[in-house]
Amino acid sequence: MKVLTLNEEIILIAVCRLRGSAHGVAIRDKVAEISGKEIVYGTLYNSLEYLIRKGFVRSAKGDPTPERGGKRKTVYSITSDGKNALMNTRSLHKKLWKGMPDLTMDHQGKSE
Amino acid sequence: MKVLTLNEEIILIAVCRLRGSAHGVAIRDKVAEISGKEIVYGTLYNSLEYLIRKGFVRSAKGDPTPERGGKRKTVYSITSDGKNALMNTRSLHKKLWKGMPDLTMDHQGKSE
DNA sequence: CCTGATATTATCGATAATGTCGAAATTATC
DNA sequence: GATAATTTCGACATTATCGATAATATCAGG
Repeated sequence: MKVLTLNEEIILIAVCRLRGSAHGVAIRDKVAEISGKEIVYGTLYNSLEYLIRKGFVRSAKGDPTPERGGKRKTVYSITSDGKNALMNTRSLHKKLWKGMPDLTMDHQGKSE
Repeated sequence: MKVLTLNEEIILIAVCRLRGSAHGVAIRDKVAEISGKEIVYGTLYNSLEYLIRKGFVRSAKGDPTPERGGKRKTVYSITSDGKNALMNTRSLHKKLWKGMPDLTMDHQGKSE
């Protein structure tokens, strides 16, 4: 049962939320919005490549847009395997934290 | 604000839950219990090494135990930085999934 | 009590996979 | 041709994974 690394998860969620308009720039912005992480494009496209290789994401070429430098975009979308991996990851996470105490005011152990 | 990869998170939670008795074997078993992942020792000790290098975990040598082959164990414990990273990771995860639809019965998009 | 057999725990070294960056290439409009 | 938006490339760092080996303890037979 395949689960995702945190970064894969973030990117996949971003793609998922963008529905039909998930191209590089939009994904980068969405990632920043939902996670606070500012990633550079080299990183993003590499990660997308890994996700495609594993069958969690699909890509398709769009049409040029009528703006300055509006070259055709590559649009990414999540596959059903991707959705499954996302669900697996979420439930693993829930399981991990189930019954964990609040770590905030935990000053009895000699943890520094 | 530092967050953890999924594997770091799993191991750190295992260490955390084991309190004072987190040595290699116990951690390995706890990881299997809470995540279903069976990791080999090489993997585990390497990961612990990364966590130590980043200051999220501390190690200390224990005493030999009176059993066959009971050599002295290395006991690991989480630091306060580790706890913070764990909390950051948890809240990032919550934020990521906030408002996400249920992916289970999502068959309208042409996602394979 | 020695000494080799065996059990438990930890480490090493190699390699694969993932993450990261900055520069450069591509392709569109102005 | 200049410029803007988007994507790709190549190098390298970090993390993940495995299998074999080392280290250190007890046990059992002589």
